[in-house]
Amino acid sequence: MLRAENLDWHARDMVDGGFSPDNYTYPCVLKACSCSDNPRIGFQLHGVVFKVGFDLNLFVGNGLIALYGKCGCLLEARRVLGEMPSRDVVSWNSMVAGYVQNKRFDDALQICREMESLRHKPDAGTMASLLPALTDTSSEIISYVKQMFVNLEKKNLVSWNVMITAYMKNSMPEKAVDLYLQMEKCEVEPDAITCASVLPACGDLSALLLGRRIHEYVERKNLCPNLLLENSLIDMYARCGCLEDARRVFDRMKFRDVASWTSLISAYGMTGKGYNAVALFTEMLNSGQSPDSIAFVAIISACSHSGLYNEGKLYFKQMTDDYGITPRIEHFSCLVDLLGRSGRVDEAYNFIKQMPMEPNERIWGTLLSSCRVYSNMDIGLVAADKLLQLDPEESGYYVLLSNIYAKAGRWTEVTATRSLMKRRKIRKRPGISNVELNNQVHTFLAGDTSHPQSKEIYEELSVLVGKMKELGYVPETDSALHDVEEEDKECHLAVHSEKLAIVFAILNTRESPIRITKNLRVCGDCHIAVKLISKIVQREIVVRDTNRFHHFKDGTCSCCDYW
DNA sequence: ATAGGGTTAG
Repeated sequence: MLRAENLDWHARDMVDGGFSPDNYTYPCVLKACSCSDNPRIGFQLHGVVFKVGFDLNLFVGNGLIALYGKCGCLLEARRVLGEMPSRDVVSWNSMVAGYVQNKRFDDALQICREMESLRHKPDAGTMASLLPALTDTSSEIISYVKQMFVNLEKKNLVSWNVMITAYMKNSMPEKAVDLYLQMEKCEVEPDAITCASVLPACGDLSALLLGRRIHEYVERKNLCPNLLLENSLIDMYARCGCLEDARRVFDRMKFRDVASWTSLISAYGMTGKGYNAVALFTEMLNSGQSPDSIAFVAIISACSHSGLYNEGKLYFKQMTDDYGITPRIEHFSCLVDLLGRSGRVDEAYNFIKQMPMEPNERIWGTLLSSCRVYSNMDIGLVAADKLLQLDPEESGYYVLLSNIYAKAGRWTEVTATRSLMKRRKIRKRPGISNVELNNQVHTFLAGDTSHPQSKEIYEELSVLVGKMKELGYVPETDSALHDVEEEDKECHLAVHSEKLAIVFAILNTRESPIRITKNLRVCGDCHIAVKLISKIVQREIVVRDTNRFHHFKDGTCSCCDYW
Protein backbone atom coordinates (compact mmCIF):
# COMPACT_ATOMS: atom_id res chain seq x y z
CA MET A 1 0.00 0.00 0.00
CA LEU A 2 1.00 3.56 -0.57
CA ARG A 3 2.22 5.13 2.63
CA ALA A 4 2.04 8.79 3.48
CA GLU A 5 5.66 8.88 4.66
CA ASN A 6 6.76 8.04 1.15
CA LEU A 7 4.50 10.48 -0.55
CA ASP A 8 7.12 13.13 -1.32
CA TRP A 9 9.22 10.42 -2.77
CA HIS A 10 6.48 9.02 -4.94
CA ALA A 11 5.43 12.46 -6.08
CA ARG A 12 8.96 13.27 -7.22
CA ASP A 13 9.13 9.91 -8.96
CA MET A 14 5.99 10.66 -10.86
CA VAL A 15 7.10 14.11 -11.97
CA ASP A 16 10.54 12.80 -12.98
CA GLY A 17 8.88 10.06 -14.94
CA GLY A 18 6.71 12.57 -16.74
CA PHE A 19 3.51 11.52 -15.01
CA SER A 20 1.16 13.92 -13.41
CA PRO A 21 -1.33 12.77 -10.81
CA ASP A 22 -4.90 12.63 -11.99
CA ASN A 23 -8.24 11.98 -10.43
CA TYR A 24 -7.43 8.29 -10.29
CA THR A 25 -4.29 8.92 -8.32
CA TYR A 26 -5.66 11.31 -5.74
CA PRO A 27 -8.20 9.00 -4.09
CA CYS A 28 -5.43 6.48 -3.41
CA VAL A 29 -3.10 9.13 -2.09
CA LEU A 30 -5.82 10.57 0.13
CA LYS A 31 -6.51 7.13 1.50
CA ALA A 32 -2.84 6.74 2.30
CA CYS A 33 -2.90 10.05 4.13
CA SER A 34 -5.96 9.25 6.17
CA CYS A 35 -4.45 5.93 7.24
CA SER A 36 -1.20 7.56 8.32
CA ASP A 37 -0.69 9.46 11.52
CA ASN A 38 0.33 12.53 9.58
CA PRO A 39 -2.78 13.71 7.78
CA ARG A 40 -1.37 17.18 7.13
CA ILE A 41 -0.09 16.11 3.73
CA GLY A 42 -3.69 15.26 2.96
CA PHE A 43 -4.86 18.73 3.91
CA GLN A 44 -2.20 20.20 1.61
CA LEU A 45 -3.43 17.91 -1.14
CA HIS A 46 -6.86 19.40 -0.71
CA GLY A 47 -5.37 22.72 -1.75
CA VAL A 48 -3.66 21.12 -4.72
CA VAL A 49 -6.75 19.33 -6.03
CA PHE A 50 -8.80 22.46 -5.49
CA LYS A 51 -6.46 24.47 -7.73
CA VAL A 52 -6.75 21.98 -10.57
CA GLY A 53 -10.46 21.49 -10.04
CA PHE A 54 -10.18 17.79 -9.15
CA ASP A 55 -12.04 18.44 -5.95
CA LEU A 56 -15.20 18.33 -8.05
CA ASN A 57 -14.47 14.71 -8.89
CA LEU A 58 -16.68 12.25 -7.05
CA PHE A 59 -13.89 9.91 -5.97
CA VAL A 60 -11.60 12.73 -4.90
CA GLY A 61 -14.41 14.31 -2.89
CA ASN A 62 -15.18 10.99 -1.22
CA GLY A 63 -11.51 10.63 -0.33
CA LEU A 64 -11.51 14.08 1.23
CA ILE A 65 -14.60 13.36 3.31
CA ALA A 66 -13.00 10.20 4.67
CA LEU A 67 -9.75 12.01 5.34
CA TYR A 68 -11.38 14.84 7.28
CA GLY A 69 -13.70 12.44 9.04
CA LYS A 70 -10.83 10.30 10.33
CA CYS A 71 -9.07 13.42 11.61
CA GLY A 72 -12.10 14.66 13.47
CA CYS A 73 -12.51 17.68 11.17
CA LEU A 74 -16.20 17.01 10.76
CA LEU A 75 -17.18 20.52 9.79
CA GLU A 76 -14.72 20.40 6.94
CA ALA A 77 -15.93 16.94 5.90
CA ARG A 78 -19.47 18.19 5.99
CA ARG A 79 -18.50 21.20 3.87
CA VAL A 80 -16.89 18.99 1.21
CA LEU A 81 -19.98 16.79 1.15
CA GLY A 82 -22.20 19.84 0.77
CA GLU A 83 -20.19 21.38 -2.02
CA MET A 84 -19.81 18.28 -4.16
CA PRO A 85 -21.62 18.63 -7.45
CA SER A 86 -22.75 15.03 -7.23
CA ARG A 87 -22.69 12.49 -4.45
CA ASP A 88 -22.98 8.74 -4.32
CA VAL A 89 -23.63 6.29 -1.53
CA VAL A 90 -19.92 6.20 -0.66
CA SER A 91 -19.95 9.97 -0.07
CA TRP A 92 -22.73 9.57 2.45
CA ASN A 93 -21.23 6.47 4.01
CA SER A 94 -17.90 8.22 4.47
CA MET A 95 -19.67 11.02 6.27
CA VAL A 96 -21.55 8.56 8.47
CA ALA A 97 -18.27 6.78 9.23
CA GLY A 98 -16.66 10.09 10.12
CA TYR A 99 -19.28 10.93 12.70
CA VAL A 100 -19.26 7.41 14.09
CA GLN A 101 -15.49 7.34 14.43
CA ASN A 102 -15.74 10.50 16.47
CA LYS A 103 -18.53 9.06 18.61
CA ARG A 104 -21.06 11.56 17.26
CA PHE A 105 -23.69 8.89 16.90
CA ASP A 106 -26.71 11.17 16.70
CA ASP A 107 -25.13 13.14 13.90
CA ALA A 108 -24.34 9.91 12.07
CA LEU A 109 -27.97 8.87 12.24
CA GLN A 110 -28.99 12.33 11.12
CA ILE A 111 -26.84 11.88 8.00
CA CYS A 112 -28.55 8.56 7.32
CA ARG A 113 -31.94 10.21 7.47
CA GLU A 114 -30.73 13.03 5.30
CA MET A 115 -29.43 10.69 2.63
CA GLU A 116 -32.70 8.81 2.66
CA SER A 117 -34.69 11.99 2.32
CA LEU A 118 -32.60 12.80 -0.75
CA ARG A 119 -33.51 9.39 -2.16
CA HIS A 120 -30.09 7.93 -1.72
CA LYS A 121 -30.59 4.37 -0.55
CA PRO A 122 -28.42 3.19 2.32
CA ASP A 123 -26.44 0.03 1.56
CA ALA A 124 -24.40 -2.52 3.46
CA GLY A 125 -21.63 0.05 3.74
CA THR A 126 -23.95 2.46 5.52
CA MET A 127 -24.86 -0.22 8.01
CA ALA A 128 -21.24 -1.22 8.48
CA SER A 129 -20.24 2.38 9.09
CA LEU A 130 -22.93 2.71 11.72
CA LEU A 131 -21.97 -0.45 13.55
CA PRO A 132 -19.77 1.08 16.28
CA ALA A 133 -22.73 3.32 17.13
CA LEU A 134 -24.90 0.30 17.74
CA THR A 135 -23.39 -1.06 20.95
CA ASP A 136 -25.97 -1.01 23.75
CA THR A 137 -28.23 1.31 21.88
CA SER A 138 -31.97 1.90 22.03
CA SER A 139 -34.58 -0.38 20.56
CA GLU A 140 -35.64 2.48 18.27
CA ILE A 141 -32.22 2.64 16.68
CA ILE A 142 -32.06 -1.13 16.36
CA SER A 143 -35.37 -1.17 14.54
CA TYR A 144 -34.18 1.69 12.36
CA VAL A 145 -31.16 -0.35 11.30
CA LYS A 146 -33.30 -3.44 10.91
CA GLN A 147 -35.52 -1.46 8.55
CA MET A 148 -32.45 -0.39 6.65
CA PHE A 149 -31.49 -4.05 6.32
CA VAL A 150 -34.96 -5.10 5.23
CA ASN A 151 -35.09 -2.34 2.61
CA LEU A 152 -31.76 -3.24 1.04
CA GLU A 153 -32.11 -3.94 -2.64
CA LYS A 154 -29.42 -6.54 -2.51
CA LYS A 155 -28.37 -8.12 0.73
CA ASN A 156 -24.72 -9.02 0.60
CA LEU A 157 -22.57 -10.85 3.08
CA VAL A 158 -21.53 -7.68 4.88
CA SER A 159 -25.11 -6.58 5.47
CA TRP A 160 -26.00 -9.93 7.05
CA ASN A 161 -22.87 -9.84 9.18
CA VAL A 162 -23.51 -6.31 10.37
CA MET A 163 -27.10 -7.07 11.32
CA ILE A 164 -26.06 -10.18 13.25
CA THR A 165 -23.39 -8.21 15.08
CA ALA A 166 -25.82 -5.39 15.83
CA TYR A 167 -28.14 -7.86 17.55
CA MET A 168 -25.27 -9.35 19.49
CA LYS A 169 -24.07 -5.95 20.67
CA ASN A 170 -27.51 -5.33 22.11
CA SER A 171 -27.95 -8.56 24.02
CA MET A 172 -30.35 -9.99 21.48
CA PRO A 173 -28.78 -13.39 20.85
CA GLU A 174 -32.07 -14.98 19.78
CA LYS A 175 -32.39 -12.43 17.01
CA ALA A 176 -28.78 -12.95 15.99
CA VAL A 177 -29.25 -16.71 15.74
CA ASP A 178 -32.55 -16.25 13.94
CA LEU A 179 -30.94 -14.06 11.35
CA TYR A 180 -28.10 -16.50 10.89
CA LEU A 181 -30.58 -19.29 10.17
CA GLN A 182 -32.42 -17.06 7.73
CA MET A 183 -29.13 -16.30 6.05
CA GLU A 184 -28.48 -20.00 5.57
CA LYS A 185 -31.93 -20.37 4.04
CA CYS A 186 -31.20 -17.56 1.59
CA GLU A 187 -28.13 -19.52 0.53
CA VAL A 188 -25.73 -16.76 1.40
CA GLU A 189 -22.43 -18.38 2.24
CA PRO A 190 -21.27 -17.37 5.73
CA ASP A 191 -17.62 -16.37 6.06
CA ALA A 192 -15.25 -16.32 9.02
CA ILE A 193 -16.69 -13.02 10.23
CA THR A 194 -20.25 -14.36 10.17
CA CYS A 195 -19.19 -17.32 12.25
CA ALA A 196 -17.14 -15.29 14.69
CA SER A 197 -20.13 -12.98 15.16
CA VAL A 198 -22.85 -15.55 15.64
CA LEU A 199 -20.92 -18.02 17.81
CA PRO A 200 -21.11 -15.80 20.89
CA ALA A 201 -24.89 -15.81 20.42
CA CYS A 202 -24.81 -19.60 20.44
CA GLY A 203 -22.79 -19.42 23.63
CA ASP A 204 -25.26 -17.03 25.19
CA LEU A 205 -28.20 -19.29 24.43
CA SER A 206 -26.30 -22.50 25.06
CA ALA A 207 -27.27 -23.39 21.51
CA LEU A 208 -24.69 -26.11 21.40
CA LEU A 209 -26.10 -28.01 18.45
CA LEU A 210 -26.03 -24.92 16.28
CA GLY A 211 -22.59 -24.03 17.62
CA ARG A 212 -21.29 -27.47 16.69
CA ARG A 213 -22.84 -27.23 13.26
CA ILE A 214 -21.11 -23.91 12.68
CA HIS A 215 -17.87 -25.46 13.89
CA GLU A 216 -18.25 -28.26 11.33
CA TYR A 217 -18.91 -25.67 8.65
CA VAL A 218 -15.77 -23.79 9.71
CA GLU A 219 -13.76 -27.00 9.34
CA ARG A 220 -15.32 -27.88 6.00
CA LYS A 221 -14.62 -24.44 4.57
CA ASN A 222 -11.13 -24.31 6.07
CA LEU A 223 -11.85 -20.98 7.71
CA CYS A 224 -9.18 -21.62 10.34
CA PRO A 225 -6.53 -20.74 11.38
CA ASN A 226 -8.22 -17.50 12.29
CA LEU A 227 -7.52 -16.16 15.74
CA LEU A 228 -10.80 -14.34 16.29
CA LEU A 229 -12.86 -17.19 14.98
CA GLU A 230 -11.04 -19.75 17.11
CA ASN A 231 -11.52 -17.53 20.14
CA SER A 232 -15.22 -17.43 19.36
CA LEU A 233 -15.30 -21.20 19.18
CA ILE A 234 -13.57 -21.57 22.55
CA ASP A 235 -16.01 -19.16 24.06
CA MET A 236 -19.02 -20.87 22.54
CA TYR A 237 -17.99 -24.27 23.88
CA ALA A 238 -17.03 -22.79 27.22
CA ARG A 239 -20.39 -21.15 27.67
CA CYS A 240 -22.19 -24.30 26.60
CA GLY A 241 -20.37 -26.13 29.38
CA CYS A 242 -18.24 -28.23 27.01
CA LEU A 243 -14.85 -27.85 28.55
CA GLU A 244 -13.24 -30.64 26.54
CA ASP A 245 -14.31 -29.14 23.23
CA ALA A 246 -13.15 -25.69 24.26
CA ARG A 247 -9.83 -27.20 25.29
CA ARG A 248 -9.49 -29.06 22.00
CA VAL A 249 -9.91 -25.88 19.95
CA PHE A 250 -7.44 -24.11 22.21
CA ASP A 251 -4.85 -26.87 21.97
CA ARG A 252 -4.96 -26.90 18.20
CA MET A 253 -4.40 -23.17 17.79
CA LYS A 254 -1.25 -22.00 16.07
CA PHE A 255 -1.35 -18.56 17.63
CA ARG A 256 -3.13 -17.57 20.80
CA ASP A 257 -3.75 -14.20 22.35
CA VAL A 258 -4.88 -13.12 25.76
CA ALA A 259 -8.53 -13.60 24.77
CA SER A 260 -7.92 -17.28 23.96
CA TRP A 261 -6.40 -17.88 27.39
CA THR A 262 -9.00 -15.80 29.17
CA SER A 263 -11.92 -17.67 27.66
CA LEU A 264 -10.52 -20.98 28.75
CA ILE A 265 -9.58 -19.75 32.22
CA SER A 266 -13.07 -18.48 32.82
CA ALA A 267 -14.50 -21.70 31.42
CA TYR A 268 -12.68 -23.64 34.15
CA GLY A 269 -13.66 -21.00 36.64
CA MET A 270 -17.36 -21.17 35.86
CA THR A 271 -17.37 -24.92 36.27
CA GLY A 272 -15.80 -24.70 39.68
CA LYS A 273 -12.43 -26.04 38.55
CA GLY A 274 -10.50 -23.26 40.23
CA TYR A 275 -7.23 -25.17 40.43
CA ASN A 276 -7.27 -25.84 36.69
CA ALA A 277 -7.87 -22.15 36.09
CA VAL A 278 -4.91 -21.29 38.32
CA ALA A 279 -2.70 -23.81 36.51
CA LEU A 280 -3.74 -22.39 33.16
CA PHE A 281 -3.04 -18.86 34.28
CA THR A 282 0.47 -19.89 35.27
CA GLU A 283 0.89 -21.68 31.97
CA MET A 284 -0.16 -18.50 30.20
CA LEU A 285 2.49 -16.49 32.02
CA ASN A 286 5.11 -19.12 31.23
CA SER A 287 4.19 -18.98 27.56
CA GLY A 288 5.09 -15.31 27.57
CA GLN A 289 1.55 -14.03 27.28
CA SER A 290 0.90 -11.16 29.68
CA PRO A 291 -2.47 -10.95 31.32
CA ASP A 292 -4.64 -7.91 30.86
CA SER A 293 -7.31 -6.44 33.01
CA ILE A 294 -9.93 -8.88 31.72
CA ALA A 295 -7.71 -11.91 32.33
CA PHE A 296 -7.47 -10.88 35.98
CA VAL A 297 -11.24 -10.61 36.24
CA ALA A 298 -11.41 -14.16 34.92
CA ILE A 299 -8.84 -15.65 37.28
CA ILE A 300 -10.04 -13.84 40.39
CA SER A 301 -13.61 -14.84 39.73
CA ALA A 302 -12.44 -18.40 39.06
CA CYS A 303 -10.87 -18.36 42.53
CA SER A 304 -14.05 -16.98 43.96
CA HIS A 305 -16.21 -19.73 42.46
CA SER A 306 -13.97 -22.37 44.00
CA GLY A 307 -13.37 -20.70 47.33
CA LEU A 308 -9.67 -20.17 46.65
CA TYR A 309 -9.46 -17.25 49.04
CA ASN A 310 -5.69 -16.90 49.35
CA GLU A 311 -5.04 -17.35 45.65
CA GLY A 312 -7.66 -14.81 44.69
CA LYS A 313 -6.25 -12.19 47.01
CA LEU A 314 -2.78 -12.91 45.70
CA TYR A 315 -3.87 -12.34 42.10
CA PHE A 316 -5.45 -9.05 43.04
CA LYS A 317 -2.14 -7.97 44.57
CA GLN A 318 -0.15 -9.31 41.66
CA MET A 319 -2.30 -7.38 39.24
CA THR A 320 -1.59 -4.04 40.85
CA ASP A 321 1.94 -4.62 42.11
CA ASP A 322 3.48 -6.65 39.29
CA TYR A 323 1.47 -5.58 36.29
CA GLY A 324 0.60 -2.04 37.22
CA ILE A 325 -3.02 -2.57 36.30
CA THR A 326 -5.31 -0.20 38.14
CA PRO A 327 -8.15 -2.26 39.56
CA ARG A 328 -11.48 -1.37 38.07
CA ILE A 329 -14.84 -1.81 39.67
CA GLU A 330 -15.09 -5.27 38.08
CA HIS A 331 -12.02 -6.40 40.03
CA PHE A 332 -13.39 -5.03 43.26
CA SER A 333 -16.60 -6.81 42.55
CA CYS A 334 -14.76 -10.12 42.08
CA LEU A 335 -12.91 -9.65 45.31
CA VAL A 336 -16.05 -8.77 47.26
CA ASP A 337 -17.52 -11.95 45.84
CA LEU A 338 -14.44 -13.95 46.85
CA LEU A 339 -14.64 -12.65 50.41
CA GLY A 340 -18.39 -12.79 50.81
CA ARG A 341 -18.87 -16.16 49.22
CA SER A 342 -16.23 -17.68 51.46
CA GLY A 343 -18.09 -16.43 54.52
CA ARG A 344 -15.95 -13.38 55.26
CA VAL A 345 -18.87 -11.01 55.06
CA ASP A 346 -17.39 -8.45 57.46
CA GLU A 347 -14.14 -8.37 55.56
CA ALA A 348 -16.07 -7.91 52.32
CA TYR A 349 -17.99 -5.00 53.78
CA ASN A 350 -14.83 -3.36 55.10
CA PHE A 351 -13.23 -3.84 51.72
CA ILE A 352 -16.13 -2.06 50.06
CA LYS A 353 -15.78 0.86 52.45
CA GLN A 354 -12.15 1.29 51.37
CA MET A 355 -12.84 1.27 47.65
CA PRO A 356 -11.54 4.32 45.80
CA MET A 357 -14.73 4.60 43.78
CA GLU A 358 -18.42 4.62 44.53
CA PRO A 359 -19.63 1.00 44.88
CA ASN A 360 -22.17 0.11 42.22
CA GLU A 361 -25.17 -2.14 42.18
CA ARG A 362 -23.13 -5.18 41.36
CA ILE A 363 -20.92 -4.73 44.40
CA TRP A 364 -23.81 -4.34 46.83
CA GLY A 365 -25.71 -7.13 45.10
CA THR A 366 -22.79 -9.49 45.58
CA LEU A 367 -22.57 -8.52 49.22
CA LEU A 368 -26.29 -8.96 49.72
CA SER A 369 -26.31 -12.47 48.34
CA SER A 370 -23.46 -13.49 50.61
CA CYS A 371 -25.41 -12.01 53.50
CA ARG A 372 -28.27 -14.28 52.57
CA VAL A 373 -26.08 -17.36 52.40
CA TYR A 374 -24.40 -16.64 55.73
CA SER A 375 -27.48 -15.11 57.40
CA ASN A 376 -25.80 -11.82 58.15
CA MET A 377 -28.72 -9.55 58.75
CA ASP A 378 -26.89 -6.41 59.87
CA ILE A 379 -24.76 -6.04 56.78
CA GLY A 380 -27.55 -7.42 54.63
CA LEU A 381 -29.75 -4.50 55.64
CA VAL A 382 -27.03 -2.02 54.73
CA ALA A 383 -26.59 -3.61 51.31
CA ALA A 384 -30.32 -3.87 50.69
CA ASP A 385 -30.79 -0.26 51.65
CA LYS A 386 -28.21 0.84 49.06
CA LEU A 387 -29.69 -1.45 46.43
CA LEU A 388 -33.25 -0.31 46.89
CA GLN A 389 -31.98 3.22 46.32
CA LEU A 390 -29.80 2.33 43.35
CA ASP A 391 -32.41 0.24 41.57
CA PRO A 392 -35.80 0.26 43.26
CA GLU A 393 -37.29 -1.56 40.28
CA GLU A 394 -35.20 -4.73 40.57
CA SER A 395 -37.36 -7.36 42.19
CA GLY A 396 -34.41 -9.61 42.99
CA TYR A 397 -33.21 -7.38 45.80
CA TYR A 398 -36.56 -7.38 47.53
CA VAL A 399 -36.60 -11.14 47.26
CA LEU A 400 -33.11 -11.45 48.76
CA LEU A 401 -33.99 -9.05 51.55
CA SER A 402 -37.17 -10.91 52.28
CA ASN A 403 -35.25 -14.19 52.34
CA ILE A 404 -32.81 -12.76 54.86
CA TYR A 405 -35.65 -11.69 57.12
CA ALA A 406 -37.33 -15.03 56.70
CA LYS A 407 -34.20 -16.91 57.69
CA ALA A 408 -34.03 -14.81 60.84
CA GLY A 409 -37.70 -15.50 61.53
CA ARG A 410 -38.58 -11.82 61.22
CA TRP A 411 -41.99 -12.35 59.72
CA THR A 412 -43.23 -8.81 60.28
CA GLU A 413 -40.38 -7.52 58.14
CA VAL A 414 -41.02 -10.19 55.54
CA THR A 415 -44.55 -8.90 55.24
CA ALA A 416 -43.36 -5.31 55.17
CA THR A 417 -40.94 -6.04 52.33
CA ARG A 418 -43.67 -7.79 50.44
CA SER A 419 -46.06 -4.88 50.78
CA LEU A 420 -43.35 -2.42 49.83
CA MET A 421 -42.95 -4.38 46.66
CA LYS A 422 -46.66 -4.32 46.07
CA ARG A 423 -46.90 -0.62 46.74
CA ARG A 424 -44.16 0.06 44.25
CA LYS A 425 -45.87 -2.27 41.80
CA ILE A 426 -42.81 -4.41 41.39
CA ARG A 427 -43.32 -7.86 39.98
CA LYS A 428 -40.84 -10.65 40.40
CA ARG A 429 -38.76 -10.95 37.27
CA PRO A 430 -39.81 -14.22 35.73
CA GLY A 431 -37.21 -16.95 35.61
CA ILE A 432 -36.52 -18.21 32.11
CA SER A 433 -34.75 -21.41 31.11
CA ASN A 434 -33.63 -22.40 27.65
CA VAL A 435 -33.04 -25.88 26.34
CA GLU A 436 -32.06 -26.85 22.85
CA LEU A 437 -33.79 -29.56 20.87
CA ASN A 438 -33.50 -30.30 17.16
CA ASN A 439 -31.67 -27.08 16.41
CA GLN A 440 -34.31 -25.08 18.14
CA VAL A 441 -34.11 -23.30 21.46
CA HIS A 442 -37.15 -23.94 23.65
CA THR A 443 -37.85 -21.33 26.28
CA PHE A 444 -39.71 -21.92 29.52
CA LEU A 445 -40.94 -19.32 31.94
CA ALA A 446 -41.52 -20.05 35.59
CA GLY A 447 -44.97 -21.55 35.84
CA ASP A 448 -45.20 -21.75 32.07
CA THR A 449 -48.19 -23.59 30.68
CA SER A 450 -47.92 -22.35 27.13
CA HIS A 451 -45.75 -25.12 25.74
CA PRO A 452 -47.56 -27.63 23.50
CA GLN A 453 -46.25 -30.46 25.68
CA SER A 454 -47.12 -28.62 28.86
CA LYS A 455 -49.59 -31.16 30.21
CA GLU A 456 -47.18 -34.02 29.75
CA ILE A 457 -44.37 -32.04 31.36
CA TYR A 458 -46.35 -31.28 34.51
CA GLU A 459 -47.52 -34.86 34.80
CA GLU A 460 -44.00 -36.19 34.52
CA LEU A 461 -42.79 -33.56 36.98
CA SER A 462 -45.27 -34.64 39.62
CA VAL A 463 -44.20 -38.27 39.15
CA LEU A 464 -40.61 -37.15 39.66
CA VAL A 465 -41.45 -35.09 42.72
CA GLY A 466 -43.05 -38.18 44.20
CA LYS A 467 -39.88 -40.20 43.66
CA MET A 468 -37.80 -37.33 45.00
CA LYS A 469 -39.81 -37.29 48.20
CA GLU A 470 -39.12 -40.99 48.62
CA LEU A 471 -35.45 -40.02 48.56
CA GLY A 472 -36.05 -37.53 51.33
CA TYR A 473 -36.80 -34.42 49.30
CA VAL A 474 -38.48 -31.67 51.26
CA PRO A 475 -39.24 -28.54 49.27
CA GLU A 476 -37.05 -25.78 50.63
CA THR A 477 -39.45 -22.93 51.05
CA ASP A 478 -36.72 -20.52 52.05
CA SER A 479 -35.90 -20.03 48.39
CA ALA A 480 -39.25 -18.56 47.54
CA LEU A 481 -40.57 -15.20 48.42
CA HIS A 482 -42.87 -15.83 51.34
CA ASP A 483 -46.05 -14.53 49.91
CA VAL A 484 -48.10 -17.67 49.71
CA GLU A 485 -49.33 -20.39 51.97
CA GLU A 486 -47.05 -23.32 52.68
CA GLU A 487 -48.77 -25.66 50.27
CA ASP A 488 -48.79 -23.11 47.48
CA LYS A 489 -45.15 -22.41 48.00
CA GLU A 490 -44.32 -25.99 47.28
CA CYS A 491 -46.39 -25.73 44.17
CA HIS A 492 -44.68 -22.51 43.08
CA LEU A 493 -41.25 -23.97 43.61
CA ALA A 494 -42.15 -26.99 41.60
CA VAL A 495 -42.58 -24.88 38.53
CA HIS A 496 -39.33 -22.95 38.47
CA SER A 497 -38.38 -22.73 34.83
CA GLU A 498 -35.34 -25.00 35.03
CA LYS A 499 -37.49 -27.86 36.30
CA LEU A 500 -39.83 -27.48 33.34
CA ALA A 501 -36.96 -27.32 30.88
CA ILE A 502 -35.29 -30.36 32.41
CA VAL A 503 -38.44 -32.46 32.34
CA PHE A 504 -39.04 -31.38 28.77
CA ALA A 505 -35.54 -32.60 27.88
CA ILE A 506 -36.05 -35.86 29.77
CA LEU A 507 -39.21 -36.51 27.78
CA ASN A 508 -37.73 -35.67 24.41
CA THR A 509 -34.08 -36.71 24.41
CA ARG A 510 -31.94 -39.68 25.26
CA GLU A 511 -28.41 -38.38 25.05
CA SER A 512 -26.61 -36.89 28.02
CA PRO A 513 -25.98 -34.33 29.23
CA ILE A 514 -29.13 -32.28 29.31
CA ARG A 515 -28.08 -28.65 29.00
CA ILE A 516 -30.12 -25.85 30.48
CA THR A 517 -29.45 -22.13 30.61
CA LYS A 518 -31.32 -19.81 32.89
CA ASN A 519 -31.52 -16.07 33.34
CA LEU A 520 -31.39 -16.02 37.12
CA ARG A 521 -29.39 -17.89 39.70
CA VAL A 522 -30.48 -21.38 40.56
CA CYS A 523 -32.33 -21.40 43.84
CA GLY A 524 -31.50 -23.70 46.70
CA ASP A 525 -34.55 -25.83 46.18
CA CYS A 526 -33.91 -26.38 42.50
CA HIS A 527 -30.30 -27.25 43.26
CA ILE A 528 -31.38 -30.04 45.59
CA ALA A 529 -34.15 -31.13 43.26
CA VAL A 530 -31.92 -31.36 40.20
CA LYS A 531 -29.34 -33.37 42.11
CA LEU A 532 -32.05 -35.90 42.90
CA ILE A 533 -33.47 -35.84 39.38
CA SER A 534 -30.02 -36.60 37.96
CA LYS A 535 -29.96 -39.67 40.18
CA ILE A 536 -33.50 -40.82 39.50
CA VAL A 537 -33.38 -40.58 35.72
CA GLN A 538 -29.66 -41.33 35.49
CA ARG A 539 -28.96 -38.40 33.22
CA GLU A 540 -26.21 -35.84 33.45
CA ILE A 541 -27.66 -32.35 33.71
CA VAL A 542 -25.71 -29.18 33.11
CA VAL A 543 -27.33 -25.98 34.28
CA ARG A 544 -25.80 -22.65 33.46
CA ASP A 545 -27.16 -19.83 35.55
CA THR A 546 -26.14 -16.17 35.49
CA ASN A 547 -23.07 -16.95 37.53
CA ARG A 548 -21.69 -20.34 36.74
CA PHE A 549 -22.22 -23.93 35.72
CA HIS A 550 -23.63 -26.71 37.79
CA HIS A 551 -22.87 -30.19 36.48
CA PHE A 552 -25.28 -32.60 38.10
CA LYS A 553 -24.51 -36.27 37.99
CA ASP A 554 -25.82 -39.21 40.00
CA GLY A 555 -27.13 -37.06 42.83
CA THR A 556 -24.19 -34.67 43.22
CA CYS A 557 -23.15 -31.36 41.73
CA SER A 558 -19.76 -30.22 40.48
CA CYS A 559 -19.94 -27.13 42.65
CA CYS A 560 -19.79 -29.37 45.75
CA ASP A 561 -22.62 -27.19 47.04
CA TYR A 562 -20.28 -24.22 47.20
CA TRP A 563 -22.01 -21.49 45.22
C1' DA B 1 -10.24 4.25 -7.51
C1' DT B 2 -13.16 6.25 -2.60
C1' DA B 3 -16.24 3.68 2.95
C1' DG B 4 -17.53 -0.38 5.56
C1' DG B 5 -18.09 -6.15 8.88
C1' DG B 6 -15.41 -10.39 13.82
C1' DT B 7 -13.12 -12.71 19.50
C1' DT B 8 -12.03 -12.48 25.67
C1' DA B 9 -15.03 -11.01 32.20
C1' DG B 10 -19.03 -10.10 35.47
